[in-house]
Amino acid sequence: MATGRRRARRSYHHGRLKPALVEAALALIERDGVGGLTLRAAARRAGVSQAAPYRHFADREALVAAVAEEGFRALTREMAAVSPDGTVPPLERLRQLGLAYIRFAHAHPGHYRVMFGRGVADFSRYPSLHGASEETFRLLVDAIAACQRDGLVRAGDPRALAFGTWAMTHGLATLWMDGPLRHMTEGTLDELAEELTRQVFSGLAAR
Amino acid sequence: MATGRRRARRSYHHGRLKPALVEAALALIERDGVGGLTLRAAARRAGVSQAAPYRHFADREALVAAVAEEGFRALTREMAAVSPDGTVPPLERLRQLGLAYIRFAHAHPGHYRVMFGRGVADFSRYPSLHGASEETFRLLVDAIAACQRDGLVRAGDPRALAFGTWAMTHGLATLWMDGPLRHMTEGTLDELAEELTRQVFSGLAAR
DNA sequence: ACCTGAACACCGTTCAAGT
DNA sequence: ACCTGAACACCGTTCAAGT
Repeated sequence: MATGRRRARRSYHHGRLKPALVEAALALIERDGVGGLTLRAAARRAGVSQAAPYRHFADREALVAAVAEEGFRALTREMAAVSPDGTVPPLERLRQLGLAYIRFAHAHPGHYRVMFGRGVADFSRYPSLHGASEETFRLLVDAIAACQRDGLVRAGDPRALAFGTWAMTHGLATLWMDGPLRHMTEGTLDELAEELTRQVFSGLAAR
Repeated sequence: MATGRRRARRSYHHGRLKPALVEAALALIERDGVGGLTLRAAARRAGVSQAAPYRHFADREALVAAVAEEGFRALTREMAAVSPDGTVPPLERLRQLGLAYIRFAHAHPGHYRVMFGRGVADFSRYPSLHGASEETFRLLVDAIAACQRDGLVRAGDPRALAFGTWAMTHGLATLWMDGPLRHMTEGTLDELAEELTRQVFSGLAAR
């Protein structure tokens, strides 16, 4: 929106086409869902020809990967904002991380779907996407390790414990967005999230 | 493959085009993944024109819904085969249901993705698909209720308890197929499944 | 070094016409 | 009642040509 940028916008060389295409892709997802994310539509929105994106992205998947990476960074940012000063007790902090995760999926369902859908066949082919998703996961692992240090969570590889927690959280998010929980209101979802939080911690066992 | 059917195959009227298109769609998913499931390719494989499917399916989504329904019926069949005679104790049976679920996802990743992907925007628009998915879920709810009757699982709405279990199982399946667990071998996955089984039952709590 | 225009092989979907 | 052929508006992707 800076005038310096506006001046360059309609020249032959865009100047910042790569980020502009990612922005356009995000806007398309927001408006039309994941199905609306096409290379041609993004190019149109950025005001360039259909062939221009190929100077910056090898193919459609590479643009999808860039959008997914941006999503992981945003999710990490929101999770990192949960009690950054360490005033919240570790177990309550773990619970709040889960809620932040579910709320991100709720607020940005299209973006979340791009992050976890089959849009990128293999994260390891996009190192910076892979790194961004690892960073998100590490936040969760660290929170569990903190609980272990306080004797609140049982012993064991915190990564293995984190997978279960992540799986349930991710499962809840996707069952809610695409599955049988589709029509659930946000209030009911919060209730269910509370129930699942209890379940993550105490399991199904009687007594 | 029956000769009676073969005779009719190349006549102007196919005769059983609807099921033939579903079969073709399944073969396409198996071979090319979910992206290969197109109406035109299914028509080609069934030996009819590109417009013919529209006599039997309103649009692409309707074919996807038929494929997804077939998937839920197959999954229900495999889960129902777990100790149908009631010789396995309820808690062990619940565990085996979870493993059967994960194994289905492992054996038919494309089909599983169609069942849980965004391919069908709203199950309630396809009553028989909705019914099939409810039937799968009911198997799990019943197994949990049986555990409750034996005092093995704590009190509470078995449907709410089942959601947590399902979410974790589904989350594990999708994280494995599309997410950070992508490159895990089946052996490691079985180990993780055991760990998660323990986690579903006992939670993260210390002691 | 970056972008355009035209082209090719695909889609989903519609509709008049054929059997 | 069911299927075909041709058409339209989209895709992803490539490539010679323009600036």
